[in-house]
Amino acid sequence: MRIATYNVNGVNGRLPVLLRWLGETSPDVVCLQELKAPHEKFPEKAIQDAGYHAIWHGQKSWNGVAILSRHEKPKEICRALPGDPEDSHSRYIEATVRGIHIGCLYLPNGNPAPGPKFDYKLRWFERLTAHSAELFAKNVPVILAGDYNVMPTELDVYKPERWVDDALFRPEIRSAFKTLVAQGWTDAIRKLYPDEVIYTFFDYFRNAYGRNAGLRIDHFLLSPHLSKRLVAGGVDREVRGWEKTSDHAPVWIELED
DNA sequence: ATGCCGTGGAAACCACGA
Repeated sequence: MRIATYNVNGVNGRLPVLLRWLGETSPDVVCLQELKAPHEKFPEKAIQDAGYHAIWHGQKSWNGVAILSRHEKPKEICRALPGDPEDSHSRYIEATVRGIHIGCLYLPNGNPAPGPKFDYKLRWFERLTAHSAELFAKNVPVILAGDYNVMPTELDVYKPERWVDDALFRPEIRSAFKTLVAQGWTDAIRKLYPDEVIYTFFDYFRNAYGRNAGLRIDHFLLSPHLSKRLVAGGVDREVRGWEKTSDHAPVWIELED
């Protein structure tokens, strides 16, 4: 079973790229972030024609998350992270597919830091950590996939010294990620490639992709018995080189059936 | 060191992203 996560940076502007990638790689389940479309403008028909059922939580202009599945319609559990009814951003959707709980998340960017946006990021992270603890305690198969907007270690940044004060790499955020993982989750890509430089994001400018000046910020966290089923994973790096592409590349993992 | 690029929405610029 192949599960992918992809920050599309505008699901409609990116539709040709998304459909081509779906056609070429045929993931079973896909978590999408940054739809940048309200609910009614999600390209449901095109995605259905590509062979996928979908649930999504859109929002005008920004954010927006979706879960696609080839086999069955994802059974929605919730479409917001618990803990703040005032939070209006569409950044989380959770469903089960074939008995696996899949949380699709788009963690706030948090820049500029310090400031209110960074505070929001820290609070959002705390809510995620509280929710993940509840999921973990249920002892069910769980995947928390998406754009975490965190480089976990120096290995995950092309020039760490330039990012120390950035909201994606500040000590508080790396520490929050570490605390989350320490509940018992497995960072799937890091488990498969403990020492390799792997990036999932490349800025549009300064030829970041050509220079391999990237960041690893899109992650899969796996619950213990899914971690045992992990057999492969990687980044579809070449997609980042396509025309009219997102600044993120799709990331995928393969679980033994 | 830096939105130099890109998107969406409203308005012919702005907010936002990482």
